[in-house]
Amino acid sequence: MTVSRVLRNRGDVSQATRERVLAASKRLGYVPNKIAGALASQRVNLVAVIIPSMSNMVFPEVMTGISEVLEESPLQPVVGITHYRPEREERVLYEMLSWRPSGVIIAGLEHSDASRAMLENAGIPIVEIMDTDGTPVDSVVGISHRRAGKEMANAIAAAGYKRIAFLGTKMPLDHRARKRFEGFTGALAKAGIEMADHEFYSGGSALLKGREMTETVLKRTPDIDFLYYSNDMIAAGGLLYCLDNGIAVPGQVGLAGFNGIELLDGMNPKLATMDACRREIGRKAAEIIARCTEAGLDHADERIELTPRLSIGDTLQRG
Amino acid sequence: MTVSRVLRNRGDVSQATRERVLAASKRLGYVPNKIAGALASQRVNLVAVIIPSMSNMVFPEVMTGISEVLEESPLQPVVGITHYRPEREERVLYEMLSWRPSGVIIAGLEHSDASRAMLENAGIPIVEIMDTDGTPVDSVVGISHRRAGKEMANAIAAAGYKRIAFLGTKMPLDHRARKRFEGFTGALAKAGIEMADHEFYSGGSALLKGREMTETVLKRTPDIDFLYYSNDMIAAGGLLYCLDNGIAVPGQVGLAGFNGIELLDGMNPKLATMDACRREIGRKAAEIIARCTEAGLDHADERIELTPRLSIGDTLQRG
DNA sequence: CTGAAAGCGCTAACAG
DNA sequence: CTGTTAGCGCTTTCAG
Repeated sequence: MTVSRVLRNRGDVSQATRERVLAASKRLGYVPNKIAGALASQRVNLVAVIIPSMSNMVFPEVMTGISEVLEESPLQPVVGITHYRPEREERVLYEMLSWRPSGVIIAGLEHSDASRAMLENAGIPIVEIMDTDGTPVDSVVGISHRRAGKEMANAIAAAGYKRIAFLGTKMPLDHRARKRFEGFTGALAKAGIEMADHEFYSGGSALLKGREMTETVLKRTPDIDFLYYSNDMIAAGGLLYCLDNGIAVPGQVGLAGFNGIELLDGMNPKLATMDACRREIGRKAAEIIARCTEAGLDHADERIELTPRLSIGDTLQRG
Repeated sequence: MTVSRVLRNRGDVSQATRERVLAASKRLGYVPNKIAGALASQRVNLVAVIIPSMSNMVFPEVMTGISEVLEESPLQPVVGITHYRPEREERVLYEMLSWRPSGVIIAGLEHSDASRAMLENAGIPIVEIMDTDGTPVDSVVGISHRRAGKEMANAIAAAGYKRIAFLGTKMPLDHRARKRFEGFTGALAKAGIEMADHEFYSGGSALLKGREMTETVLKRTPDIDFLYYSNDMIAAGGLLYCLDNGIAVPGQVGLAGFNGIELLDGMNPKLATMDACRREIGRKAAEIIARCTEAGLDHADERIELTPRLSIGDTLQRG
């Protein structure tokens, strides 16, 4: 009826009626039922955002980017967490799709067959984010982690380091860390350098793990001259360990992390890292969905590869 | 029809039919439409979670707690971000309520009149979290920030510090930081100590801001012997500043933060802080909603006040 | 155990 | 400009 029209600012309604309706709806504390609305109109202003985790600093920033652009549109993000587990991704995706969202933003290019099938058949724009090394269902925005690993390796080799260790997460399910590792070792090999040591962890406080792993590696392989970490948080832990134990940085060992988290800005010396463009990725992904929704398109087929900036900081240069 | 019954495991269906339906639904990649389902059944397995921010380490952990318990139930969290702005809270709440969720978990006790009215009339369980200093709409789970400030002040005074400064966020909209500040100054006053200096910031990298504010305060009031920060991140920045500048901690100045973030575990010396029970708050809040939903109740009227634990660390004791 | 029928609260299209 | 009508795709109830 008319009420619906005024509440949605659609169609022609006289000023008088509009005011009467608005007043009544306010007085009664009326909140429209979007469920019914969505069912009738076949339109839902929700964007499904599916990410592995919320607790490691990287995805909250992606979310910030997404929110920033969606706030300018009628769309709303709804997030689901997979804990890096494909079976959870499948379930979360299924749940989300059953609400018929306007689009999906999902981390990574690796999905189970069932997930992939759902994405392909959803009939809405899909943006896979973070990673560009692979084949997307529809659109993709991210960086090449293989290239990121490679470039870091080249920078380290160019600085003259020779005895290099890798410290990171156990990677069976973190494909992006794995790709960085692969790119890294590959480039080192090309430079004629073999990795001198490596250490992996899972779970626990990253800062603390960084300390522990660093200690382990430096005790096991004392002639190490560079430590490359799979993320900034463990790198920061490693840096603190070195400082506490009188290990000269970067004189005796150099360090580098990955992500470019804000946390590092306040540290001294400043850690070398590579910016993962997290917020920008979120923004671009949201923009694709917003554009499709506005235009009524069910896919965009865009491919945006961002370039991570290497930040030398104070820890990637011979003292 | 029958299909609906098997997909929901309800009612009696013969094994044969069940299998036939399951096979067909899988083959066709059928994803049920929850919108229609929700409209028909008047039941929605969504829990609205409304928080101010996702980027400061505290709310992600609350979310972790919420997710942990909701994962064991049919309920799903849907989060909305307010950026500490009441008008955004209002809008987000309105949007969320229009999806008729099974419950609301919302940060803080301070809401606009309109928001409060919506919460009161929603007819679903509401849990206000983080803070217990005030009057909840329905249930509340959190800590008393006023008391947290007070207890920290007492611990500092008991340790013999006399020239105390407060460093924190600008607080017009962060009611919890404000309450801690009030409790803190109140208790100091009772101990006959007047605050020696204070400094506020807004925005930017917390770690970096912590450094800057610490420098400002120590230069302006050189005889300061204790720095109390409104959160751990700026406290960590302050600690790093002291270490870099040869200021003995806790010999020359003591430091304390607030939140008990995991980040501190890896630092050395270990910062004094007070655990805000973030994950536990999330868990308890989710449990209340889950319980109500299961029992079909539309409110719980529970009040859970957690006790923050003071962690002395290495920075709250005369050297 | 299975089918048929009546809505859920809205939107969209059409008449007045 | 405003009222009426027919669904949206399910769940629920009631008969077979």
